[in-house]
Amino acid sequence: MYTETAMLGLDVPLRASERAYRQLRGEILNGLLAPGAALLEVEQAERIGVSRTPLREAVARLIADGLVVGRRGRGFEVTDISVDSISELYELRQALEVQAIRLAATRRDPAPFVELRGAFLTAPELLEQGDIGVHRYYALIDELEDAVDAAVENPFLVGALRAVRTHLARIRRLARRNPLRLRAAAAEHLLIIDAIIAGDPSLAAHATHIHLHQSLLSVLAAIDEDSASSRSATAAD
Amino acid sequence: MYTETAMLGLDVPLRASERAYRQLRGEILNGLLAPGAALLEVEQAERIGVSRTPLREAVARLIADGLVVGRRGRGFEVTDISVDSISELYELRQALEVQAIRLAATRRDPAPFVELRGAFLTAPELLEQGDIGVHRYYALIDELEDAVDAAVENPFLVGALRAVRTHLARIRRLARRNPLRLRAAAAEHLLIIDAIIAGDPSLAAHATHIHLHQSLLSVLAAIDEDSASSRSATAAD
DNA sequence: ATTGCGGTTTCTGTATACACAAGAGCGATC
DNA sequence: GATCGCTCTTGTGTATACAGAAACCGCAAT
Repeated sequence: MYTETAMLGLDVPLRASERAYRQLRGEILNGLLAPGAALLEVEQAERIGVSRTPLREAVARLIADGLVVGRRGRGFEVTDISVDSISELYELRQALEVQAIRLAATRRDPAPFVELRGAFLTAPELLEQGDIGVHRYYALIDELEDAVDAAVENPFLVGALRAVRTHLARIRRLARRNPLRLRAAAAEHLLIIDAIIAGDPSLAAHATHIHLHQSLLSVLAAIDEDSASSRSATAAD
Repeated sequence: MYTETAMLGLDVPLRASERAYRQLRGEILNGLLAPGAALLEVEQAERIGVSRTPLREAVARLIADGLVVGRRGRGFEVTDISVDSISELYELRQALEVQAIRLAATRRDPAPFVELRGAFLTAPELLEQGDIGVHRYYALIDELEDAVDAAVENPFLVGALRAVRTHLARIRRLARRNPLRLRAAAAEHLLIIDAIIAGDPSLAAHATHIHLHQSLLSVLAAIDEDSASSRSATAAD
């Protein structure tokens, strides 16, 4: 909505409030600002190098995103993530993604999905290639999400999905990835893509339902393991 | 999230930004600020009686709510409501309410719903009593929504629903109410309540699906009529 | 008549100053 | 020794001042 200049990394002088928002958001999502961390206006403002006014605006947006909550007397803090909240988020995610996929299967232009299908077919090989492959696999998922968003053509629904994905990004950090799960997830995605291409909303919806069910199980298991033994290889999408 | 003092209309000195937010939000929802209306900071600030800083915060929250959009160069304007956007909103609403009702039917404490059932049984009589009755009927719907929210126990889902209801409030203003539709809607609500009491998520979900389908049809028909003949009695929930 | 250019004005974006409220620390008193 | 109260610090809430940018108006030229 603000500057539409930000295409292609063109570093046009961004507004201070926008800079502050992006930086704080990024730091929260990648865990640099841990859940429960206090955000003092003056402190953060001078750290980022803006004055309090734009910083306040940034924090207001983060509150609207649900990444930050105001606490009673003093200041704000980063929202924390409980196991309960993960299940709750997935209940919302389930509703939104199933609806989105259903609509995408109804309205889609098949072309981008056919292309994605080809890419997802190579996923198993991709996942053999270590971190770089995994990274490219995640990029594929992003492309799939974008294609679905475009096919859905519903700003309200897409907006709600974006909000959910913001929180998902934080959750993924909690659970390290599990190669086995990623392989299975790729197969699930393929089924969803096929259903979209076939224009079968019902199949697409059910496949999505199952995919998210497995995804949640995997995340919860990963967190369980992580809190039991201090570190182990686990999973997300 | 801010002051939790605002119970029971206790007019504790509210923060200026909160006052501005509530006033602007109210004026947008009840149509006093029409879609497309321009919001100039200085103008609005002095009208409401706050300075630009808290007003800016209020506008930022309205943007997050989707009630206001920033326009390229100059200022902000109230979001407009197209017929397309109504259908889109209902696609989101469908997903959220069906999920919420499903969860409510699973988790509910039956007591409040049994009570609501009694109230909804009297709806047909209530709707005979003119405006005051209709008003009380709408209050019943609010109570139902609150009961569902409480039963769902999912902040993410409830938060998304609240956002949708905000937009619905504006849409209801577009279409005047139709007594016949209200009577039918009451029956649909009763079915949903029964399903929740019975603890039958699937029945509750399908009943909700149908209810929203009818509701959308009614709203769209009402708007059609309104734009054809300049005024006529029409419908919402 | 239409279009391009420039001055002017108005509005936003940001910084900063001030007031008030909440908390913490310290001291005095029981 | 513990508890209550006071003060002092710190941080938010709000107002305002200043700078930069974008739109509007008028004028002129084609």
